[in-house]
Amino acid sequence: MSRPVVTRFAPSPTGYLHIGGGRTALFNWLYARGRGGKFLLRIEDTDRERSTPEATAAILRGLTWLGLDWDGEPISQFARKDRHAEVAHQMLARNTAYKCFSTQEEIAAFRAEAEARGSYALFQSPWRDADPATHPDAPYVIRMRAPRTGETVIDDQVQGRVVIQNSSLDDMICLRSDGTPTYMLAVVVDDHDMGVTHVIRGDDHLNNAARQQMIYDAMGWEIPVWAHIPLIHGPDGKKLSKRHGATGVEEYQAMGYPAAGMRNYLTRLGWAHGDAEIFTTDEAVKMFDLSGIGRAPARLDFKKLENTCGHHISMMGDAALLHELTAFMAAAGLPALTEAQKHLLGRGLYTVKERAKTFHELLDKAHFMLTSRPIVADESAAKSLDTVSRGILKSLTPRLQNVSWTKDVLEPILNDVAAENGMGFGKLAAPLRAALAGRSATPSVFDMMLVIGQDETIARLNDASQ
RNA sequence: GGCCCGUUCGUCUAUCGGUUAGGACAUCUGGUUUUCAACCAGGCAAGAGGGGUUCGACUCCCCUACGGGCUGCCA
Repeated sequence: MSRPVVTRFAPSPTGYLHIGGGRTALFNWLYARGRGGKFLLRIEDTDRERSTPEATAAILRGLTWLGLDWDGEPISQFARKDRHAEVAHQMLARNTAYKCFSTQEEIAAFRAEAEARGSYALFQSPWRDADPATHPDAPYVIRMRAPRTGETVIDDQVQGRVVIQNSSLDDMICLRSDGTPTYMLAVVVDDHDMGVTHVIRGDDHLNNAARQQMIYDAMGWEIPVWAHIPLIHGPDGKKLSKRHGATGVEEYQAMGYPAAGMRNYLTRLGWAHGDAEIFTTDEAVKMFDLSGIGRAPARLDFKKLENTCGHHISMMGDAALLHELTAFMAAAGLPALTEAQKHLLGRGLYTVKERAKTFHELLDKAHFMLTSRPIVADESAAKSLDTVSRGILKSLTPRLQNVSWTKDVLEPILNDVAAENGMGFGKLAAPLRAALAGRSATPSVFDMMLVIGQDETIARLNDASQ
């Protein structure tokens, strides 16, 4: 293998980027990046009815969010239709393809008849060996002159050696009667012209590979390395569909999963490298290989996704975390953070990032930094603000005046107050949480006090003790 | 219908003829704790079924079952 590695992702722009497509793209990206190769993008927009520019934009957004950068400009398959037709005619000239004048009606009738007999037969064009002199002046398609005997062997890096009997394959149409290429022809021509060395795609294309390989052979082109990966299934083991909930990559962004965690999870879904579970993208790029890909479809497991994302959120640097959090809020349609909120978050992220699995959770746990006075205690927190505890808070505030605002100083003060009131620190912490955050579950009370500062702490305690 | 692919704990997986079948998530128990999360210790839990091959099969072969894919002038 002396050729530099070139992989590609070739989505149809008929909707958003599917989570399964995102993983396919990720595998291609990892493989190329790990080998100093190129990762190309091709938009398969030859179906003019269903392709839209909005879908293309959505797919690009999804890839960008996942952090999968591609080399060069995305290629439009539709724009290359003349080249596809050219190749079809070259096949004609090489006699590896022929003109077929059978109409769609004739073919449909043939199939209907076979079905009526309860059998199934491949359509065999009567024009395969017809004398050109007998060709009518009518529309025709260009069909591949496929071998009818022997076998085609797909040497697949994931599926192994797959043998397809040529007798089970018909003479596929390469160029339609309107002169446009079929998918089968277009992929091969594009992959060849783009210099694609490794085709890593869903195993729904495994059978297609045999047909495509015939085209490579017909043109005398070098066959790429095949790697057909299993599709992702829903938690119930069925093919992933809308009823499973989120299927679009962008939905995952809106659900608050960090891209790095998403990459990690998706990489591990159907691929393994020993016991490696939590790893950075750089590590994934170094470890990733085709031999680690499993052959069975993997199910999406949101619990594990969350766990993985939790690790990544706590691993992230504050600046990167704040940056991605901001992008997430915009994507999720949440109001943007004010400068003051950003400032406070920047100081206090350390108090929440180890306890959040998603950005939604992070925001929720960061409530004490994002809210402002007067703090409204929720139902659970309000219970700990009875008359007794209010009195204690009231007695506490003067002792917080004129002291150094460090944990070393604050800790003995709070411990003293707890002891003076004959309670453990835990008992005192409850009303403090209620006063400082309005919640009963919060980060450490010391951390909260340090993050919001002396004045704000005293103000909140005063508010609560009223 | 035909052809192709797949099947290890609930889930993701390791194992590439010889292991007490390992790890992670989830779950359960105990510990720690300033609530939550985290963390620590421990537990439960797997080779779809049936035939072969072999001294020995999760691993190789065949059959069955189940799941998936392809079988378009869709991609």
